[in-house]
Amino acid sequence: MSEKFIHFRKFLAERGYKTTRQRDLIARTLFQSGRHISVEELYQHVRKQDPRIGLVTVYRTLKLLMEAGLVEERHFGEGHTLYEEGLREHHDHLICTHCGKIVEFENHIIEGLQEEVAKKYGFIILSHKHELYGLCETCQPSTPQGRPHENLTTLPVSSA
Amino acid sequence: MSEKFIHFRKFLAERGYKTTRQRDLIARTLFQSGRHISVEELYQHVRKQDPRIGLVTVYRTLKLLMEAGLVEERHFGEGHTLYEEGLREHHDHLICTHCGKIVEFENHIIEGLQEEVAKKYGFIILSHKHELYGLCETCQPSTPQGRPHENLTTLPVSSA
DNA sequence: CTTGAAATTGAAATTCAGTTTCATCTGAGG
DNA sequence: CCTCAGATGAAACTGAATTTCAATTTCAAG
Ligand SMILES: [Mn+2]
Ligand SMILES: [Mn+2]
Ligand SMILES: [Zn+2]
Ligand SMILES: [Zn+2]
Repeated sequence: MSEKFIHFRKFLAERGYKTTRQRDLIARTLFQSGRHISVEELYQHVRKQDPRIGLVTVYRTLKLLMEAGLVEERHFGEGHTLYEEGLREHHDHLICTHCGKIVEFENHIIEGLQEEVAKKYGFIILSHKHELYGLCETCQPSTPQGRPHENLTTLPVSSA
Repeated sequence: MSEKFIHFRKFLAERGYKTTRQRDLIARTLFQSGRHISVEELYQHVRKQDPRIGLVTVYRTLKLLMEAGLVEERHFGEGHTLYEEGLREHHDHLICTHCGKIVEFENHIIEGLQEEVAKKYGFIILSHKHELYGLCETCQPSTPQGRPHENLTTLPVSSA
């Protein structure tokens, strides 16, 4: 947790940017949060500690953290933008469309096949997005049914 | 082309909706367009034939076409919403981040492995999104360089 | 310390894609 | 033809994100 913090400060210094109370608080709060947090959630957590911080500053700080490589932005289906720690190993996601649960996975065979597909069409892959949308164990009809996630009135059902 | 048109009219009738000059034009124009068209492009094409048609009507008609299963909405990276013909075989996409070229692919081995991943975590997949972002042959550094796509100032570079 | 230029902040305004509202118009069944 | 539910389009609205700008803060130099 501290390392990332130091990394961020170093990044700011290198670019002639300043270390501020707000940036410290936002970064610290983000690093302490669990994976896959939304701007609004982060903003609320930050506000509890300092109610005068503006949402704009959260957006701006997230952008800086992304430039620093410490954070990655994910777009899980329309309008569900979440942030997670960067500098981690690559992985893709399983997303429950009912309760919002997100499970990470990585599969080297799939990654390899992707490269083959790209080669076949003469592409060089720079990044990719592989998301599996469906029902997690607790949200499947047969089982004791999980509760729908608060903020997931309309969850993505991207490609058919 | 005509079959889809008939299908749409039938769909409208079944639901007590009306066949209108606007819906006919929008549907016809869409069916004639190439794959992966944006609302704005479609709107412009439609306008050339009837300048008094509103953008709202294009949005509304696309929604109807989606309900009819004739069109699918795709979200290629933030804010790049495109529409393509529905009722086709499932496929995924390769997207050139430089010129915007889109190539479709399907790989049954990948699809199978996806299912395995889902099973491993107890998920039932309802849909998925698999997009490979990178450079197409003509946009690769070595080759005679393609021109950047007009509307692609900022193209998606989703997961790292 | 003190100072001041440059960077940062947050409120408010702005943008952008998409949706809703509503008065007016029109398709299609009788 | 009539009628009226459904459709249209202009304008207003929404929500996420960005820009603007005056006031504030950082930090390096003195
Ligand atoms: Mn993740
Ligand atoms: Mn396609
Ligand atoms: Zn679930
Ligand atoms: Zn290209």
